[in-house]
Parts: sequence; C-alpha cells; structure tokens
Amino acid sequence: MTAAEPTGDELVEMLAALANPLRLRIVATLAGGRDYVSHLAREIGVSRPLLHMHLRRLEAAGLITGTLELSEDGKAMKYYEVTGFDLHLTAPALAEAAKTLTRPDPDRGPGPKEHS
Amino acid sequence: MTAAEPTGDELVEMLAALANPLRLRIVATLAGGRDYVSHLAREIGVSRPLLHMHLRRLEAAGLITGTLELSEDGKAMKYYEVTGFDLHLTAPALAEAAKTLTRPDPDRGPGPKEHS
DNA sequence: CCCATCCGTAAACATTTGGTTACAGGTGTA
DNA sequence: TACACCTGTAACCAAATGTTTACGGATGGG
Repeated sequence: MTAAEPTGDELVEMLAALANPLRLRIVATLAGGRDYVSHLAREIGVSRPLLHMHLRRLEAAGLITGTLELSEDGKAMKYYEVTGFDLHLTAPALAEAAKTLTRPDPDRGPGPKEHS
Repeated sequence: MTAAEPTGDELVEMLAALANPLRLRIVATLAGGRDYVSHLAREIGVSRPLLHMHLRRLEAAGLITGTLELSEDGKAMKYYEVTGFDLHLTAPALAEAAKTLTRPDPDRGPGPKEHS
C-alpha cells in the first residue's frame, strides 16, 4: 500500500524510532515473521522490560503493530509484526516533509491558519 | 548516484542525523541550494554554535558536505550542500542492513552460534 | 501449593543529546 | 582604532534516552 507520505513530525518520529541499533534489529527480526514479546526478547538477547519499551516506540511510530492473542493453552501472548511501511529518503523528499514540521523553532510561519 | 547501501552502523548514524526537526530543516533548506553557516543560521533562526554542531553531525553521517571557500572580499566562508543520498526504507531492506550491525548487544560473536 | 510461563510497569541511574552563553581567531572598511 | 562580517570551540545546564533491577498481576501444570 505504500502509505501516503507522513507529515514532517511523523517522519521524524519514524526516523528516531529506527535510529537505534536495537530497534533496527527488532524490526529486522520481525521482518522475518511475527513473534511474541518474550520469545523475541530471547531471540535478540535483551531483557523483557527493555524490549517492551522499544516495541512501544516502534509501535508509536507506526512501524510495527501488536495484537494480544490467546494461545491454545489459554495464555495471553502479544504478537508484533511489521507494518508495510515504505520510506524514500532524498533531499527533495525531506524538503517536502519539512514543510509540515511544527515541533521546534518557537514560531515559524502563521501556523494552522488554513487557507486565507 | 544512489550510493551503495550503507552498512547497518552507517545507516543508524544517518537515521539518527535525520531524526531531528532542526536537522531535517537544515537538510531541507540546503536542498534548495548551498549556503554558508552564518547565513543559514539566520535563515533558519538558530544560533551559530548550535547550527555548527548539527552541521557536524549531518556531515559525519555523510548527508551533507562542507567546503571552505574565500569570498571575493577575502572572507573565509564555509559552504554546505547536500550529498546525493537516496535511502529506501522497508522492512526487508532494514533486515538486510541489520546484518552488518556491530554496535550494541554485548557480543553477537562472529561465530555463527546457530540455534533458535 | 509452588513453579513455570506469559504479560506489564515503576524506580533509579548513567549517558547522550540539545541548547545557551561566552570566548578567541581571521578579514575588510569607515 | 573600532566595528562589521566571517569562522570555530569550550564550559556549562537541562532534558531526553537507554538500561537494569525489582515488582505487580494473570494463566496452566507438577
């Protein structure tokens, strides 16, 4: 589906989420198939709490999604999988995205004064 | 150009460099044409020292390059411009890049210690 | 009951990051 | 001379980030 281009703020969040070796490895592992938290932690070799935090960031950025499911033996397991994100980073593309930045920079432009 | 795919570590550095509103705006501005530090600082509305720090990070990541030039009136001016980077981010692509990660993870020894 | 698995979160800590203010150097012009 | 512009860096601070250890609640099986 190659979702529509994200806003500047969303893009920054996505990039920040991927700009970490551990999170990159998480996404890479999930790219090979969905997995649940505890198993994924063992697979990658990190603690559950730490993994949990990183998963939250990745999910907040829209790069992965988690679904709580019940295994046959009744245990609740949270499965994560990658979304179909597809970002193309070039200088012009970034320039386009930067137009919709709002975060830093106290005030630049009239802000949400739609149209005129 | 579309330079060869960067290593995992390089990719993380690039993403980290872009994962900041100010730096994104810097790249976006430079995408519109080369510029020198002081003018760029005025243009974007940040202090020179701060801009200098961000420019260093962007240059270290290979996203921009700076060249020291002498203006006609003899003043030394450092011009920055974007490089022709072109990153394509998808789950499979990241999985490929993650193979060459070395940073975190105490030691993911070089020896293939298989086992799931 | 105790132990195993699964889930999550809060407290505490060290490090990194983003940012300011202040300094030091160079050149050219009034 | 003093002042404008250009460059760079060091000192210091506040806030965000990465990480560990420890705790909490559920489930099923010996």
